[in-house]
Amino acid sequence: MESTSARTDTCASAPKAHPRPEGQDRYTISEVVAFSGLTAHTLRWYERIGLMPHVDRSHTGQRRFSNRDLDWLAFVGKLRLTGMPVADMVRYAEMVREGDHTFTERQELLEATRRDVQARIAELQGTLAVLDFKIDFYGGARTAPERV
Amino acid sequence: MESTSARTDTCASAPKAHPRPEGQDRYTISEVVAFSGLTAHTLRWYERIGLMPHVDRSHTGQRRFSNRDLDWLAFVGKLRLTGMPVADMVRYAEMVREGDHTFTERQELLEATRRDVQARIAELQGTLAVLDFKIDFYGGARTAPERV
DNA sequence: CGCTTGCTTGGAGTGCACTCCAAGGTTCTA
DNA sequence: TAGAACCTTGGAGTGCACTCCAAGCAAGCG
Repeated sequence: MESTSARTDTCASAPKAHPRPEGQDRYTISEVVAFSGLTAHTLRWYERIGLMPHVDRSHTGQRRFSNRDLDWLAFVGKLRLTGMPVADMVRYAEMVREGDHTFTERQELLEATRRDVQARIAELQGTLAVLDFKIDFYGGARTAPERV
Repeated sequence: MESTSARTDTCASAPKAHPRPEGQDRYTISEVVAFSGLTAHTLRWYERIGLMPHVDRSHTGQRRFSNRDLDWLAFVGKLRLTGMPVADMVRYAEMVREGDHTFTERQELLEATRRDVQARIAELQGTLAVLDFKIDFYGGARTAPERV
């Protein structure tokens, strides 16, 4: 994975629900599809654009994903949920590959993402207020004018 | 506008910050651009796809938006923030045009949207936990392995 | 061995939500 | 009344994040 040391399933992500396909460290793409919920297309595409570390291959060239890859994918899934653009995730992946001297920059990227997420939550909570107002209107009076 | 009776600026939306361009009920498209933050392209597109009521025109065919239109636009903006697809917003607009017999269906659409928003908020809060974990990692130890 | 199912690739296609364009008419200010 | 700034249209183009395709190897089973 990434930050989470050698031990795999950290609190960090760990959907746990989908138990990792048993066996150790040599998953086929279809096993990863089952585990991650992504399509094989998307997994190959992630690799093409540099969002995945170079995935190991069998002697005939088929992908064999490791537990590390699965951890990374779980983290990427979380980043995706934040709404971070794929280009930024690729940038993050590049920084990880570049090594420790990008620590600060990575931290800043995650902090900016954190701020974006909190702003988005606030925005959504604002919409909840409007939705509740409208829903009450429909549930209650049903007399105020409406038009479009 | 819509649910909010004849009086315009309800608690429902009212960005209030952007004071409505003074003058009453005959705004040009550029005034609406300034007020709504949408582009003129988008306003015309909204009309084309049926997301706007038929906007009034000057004797030469130029659009003249009313306060009602501005209210509707503010509400549509909130729906957009929820992440509701444009197609669903169009459906909602159609139902409003169809009249009171769509009250229940409209209410259901808004309730479903509300549930989606709450699920999305929960999802985002889940990502915050991961982000905090990572940010702490970068801020603190700086010793755990990281790779991609 | 033959068969089915799975995996490979580059490149093209999809759906969404805009976003822009060209060519021309309108409105405003001096 | 001239010129700048604004408005109109249908249709084409953009950017994002996938999504799919065809043609051809690879893997596993009886």
